[in-house]
Amino acid sequence: MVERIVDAAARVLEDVGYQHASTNRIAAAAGVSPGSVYQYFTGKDEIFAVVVERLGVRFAESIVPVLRRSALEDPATRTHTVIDAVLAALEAEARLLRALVDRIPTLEQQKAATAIRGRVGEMVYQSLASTPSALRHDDLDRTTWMIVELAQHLPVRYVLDQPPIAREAFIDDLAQIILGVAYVA
Amino acid sequence: MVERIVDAAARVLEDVGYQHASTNRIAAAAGVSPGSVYQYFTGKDEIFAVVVERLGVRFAESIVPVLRRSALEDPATRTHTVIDAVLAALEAEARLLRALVDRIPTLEQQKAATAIRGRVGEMVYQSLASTPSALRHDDLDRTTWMIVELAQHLPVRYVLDQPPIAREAFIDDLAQIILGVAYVA
Amino acid sequence: MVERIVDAAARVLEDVGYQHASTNRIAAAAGVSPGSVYQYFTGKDEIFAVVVERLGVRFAESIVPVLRRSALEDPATRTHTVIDAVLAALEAEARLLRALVDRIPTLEQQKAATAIRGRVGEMVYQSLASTPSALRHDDLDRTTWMIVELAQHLPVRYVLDQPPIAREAFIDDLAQIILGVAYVA
Amino acid sequence: MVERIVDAAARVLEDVGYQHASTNRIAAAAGVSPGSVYQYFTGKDEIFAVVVERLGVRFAESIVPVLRRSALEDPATRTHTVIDAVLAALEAEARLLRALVDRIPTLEQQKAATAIRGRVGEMVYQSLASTPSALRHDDLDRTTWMIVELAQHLPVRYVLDQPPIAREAFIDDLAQIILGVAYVA
DNA sequence: TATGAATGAGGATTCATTCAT
DNA sequence: CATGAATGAATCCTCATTCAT
Repeated sequence: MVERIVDAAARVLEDVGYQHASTNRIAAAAGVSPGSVYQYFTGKDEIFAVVVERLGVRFAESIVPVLRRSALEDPATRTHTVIDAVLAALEAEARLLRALVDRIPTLEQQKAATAIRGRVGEMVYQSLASTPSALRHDDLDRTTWMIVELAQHLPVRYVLDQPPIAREAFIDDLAQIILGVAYVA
Repeated sequence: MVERIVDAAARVLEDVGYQHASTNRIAAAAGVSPGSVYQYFTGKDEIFAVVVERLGVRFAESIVPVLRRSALEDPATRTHTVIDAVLAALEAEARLLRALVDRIPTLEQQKAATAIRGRVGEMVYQSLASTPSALRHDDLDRTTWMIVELAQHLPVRYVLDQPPIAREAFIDDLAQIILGVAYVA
Repeated sequence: MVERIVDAAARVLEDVGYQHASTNRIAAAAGVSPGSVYQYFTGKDEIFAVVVERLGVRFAESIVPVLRRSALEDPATRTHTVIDAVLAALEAEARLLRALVDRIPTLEQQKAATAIRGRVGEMVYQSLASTPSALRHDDLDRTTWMIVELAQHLPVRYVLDQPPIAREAFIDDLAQIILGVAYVA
Repeated sequence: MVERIVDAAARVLEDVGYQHASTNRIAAAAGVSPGSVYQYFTGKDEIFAVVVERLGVRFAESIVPVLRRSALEDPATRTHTVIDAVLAALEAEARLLRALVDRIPTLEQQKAATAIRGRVGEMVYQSLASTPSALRHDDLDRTTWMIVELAQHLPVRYVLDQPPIAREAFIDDLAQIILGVAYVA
């Protein structure tokens, strides 16, 4: 049931945007009565918080295996691989992503978004810490922040704005940037 | 009059966020009757579109002179200078920026945002085209897009998230990235 | 407009009772849009508070002149006269009274009711204090409280319950009670 | 089971008032499922009708023995005794009484309240009929009605409003009134 | 019989918008 | 032009009641 409501909420969000995603509309889309929604959620915003959370989980479930599988590759190859996976994961959710990124609503959900960033950040941090030899400088937090922002925002904008740039070219550029941030030439 | 309303809208937006920025509240804040708002704007969204547009104009008015003044500096210095100016311009509007970026509402305003990006993009394009010698590759559109995204998103996030990174360190990193994207080492 | 809404509220209250007197129904009965109600009242309860208040005012406007006019009559005659007026005033508002007394809603309105009692109480107190000679005892507050309760509750119940007692007989009995409470035989 | 529900309803009524005493809340307070409530009651109002009825029964169970025990006392003593008992019975239920009297809801329950009055009325009637010698007048129904209203309303208001009148003084006054109504001096 | 998830009509309230003055 | 009272559709949410298990 929670499932049904969250799915419906995501669908409605994609279709009409946050402003017009009323609880009644969501309930209708879920084939559920408005009252039922409140048996599982304290209110409208909690629904969307869960929508965002699930998106984060799906995203992580796409990326983490790739990170694991590519653990032994050299940094350059690995960065390519990971960016490709990130891009693919985002492309798979382009519509929802658009509704969420372009029309983010309340602070609560911002926190959720931040939480995702945090999780990715940790992975990046671990990864960097594990091969410290050639790091460009020793301020790991700083490097991590830059990489997370780069590896998150640029792919998102690439997927949402669909600039006239070839996918491979974009990945190349971004990989080079990230490698440049992390490691000495 | 348009002035008064737009200013009031920006103020209300900063104070209560998009969700609670009702037309009536804006009219009250502007010391104007609700009816009058509709003499100058077709509706609520148009007001905010103008708010965003003005923000873009102010931003451009801050940056363009710097771009002009620094036209003869070498790329490295110039990039530093410009990033510093961008950061300063964003910091000056942090509150409004937060209200806008964190709670963006409708597609219309997205277009406005995109318009800003477009303007900055043109400037970057010009700038790159004027010193073609050492460009890393000849796909100017692609390079421009990357730089605009980098030069816009990272400073915005830096201002809004206030990560524990020194201002100078951040500028250094971003400048290096952008230079790396644009020019061969 | 306030007039229209309050009148409609009283009418609706009489017809369907507090439980079913919704703001929308009141607005409809007033020939007014639901939104307009909130331009003049902060919410549902405030409307009913005003309904009660007006009832109190009308009641006072009926009784006070009688009290004044009968100031020089002897206590027995005067008591008769006043009870008769009270009864008449209550009879004129029997329907609203029934809706209000039988279905009193929130504490706020209780306060309003108490306020009325207070006003009547003062008048009784003054009246008693002006002819102290034959008072049964000197605890004026106590006597006042008893009389107010007697002079208010019994007529209200008489009007609402319509017991098989002749009007004159009831007035006689109540007058005798009140006189007995106030004065020595 | 009926027991459990009615008790819970009374408790909830005391705690949150009629407006917020929802069936679900009552069911929860009774440790019973909402559905079960409808196996024993036709609906919400019936629950409260029974609550009121039980209150009436408890009240009668307090008063009747006193009436019986005092049957041979002289009228003056007896009236004192009974009023004292009435007051005590009301004081024991002050919280529920307040919830009920101050926020009486539907006509159905009014009838229940009236039923209590009726029962007390009969007892008064019997009592008066048994000592007809000195009755003030021979309209027993009329006398009964007056006494019941006096003996019920004034103690209720005394308990709920807690006026600054000593308990003994109040009993004295009320006894004198009632005796005056019933018997010739 | 007991359950409790599901219901859905209805409630109070908001607010973008209009229009007579 | 400016006003601001009036609008009414739409919103979020509640809760008495039902019914499949």
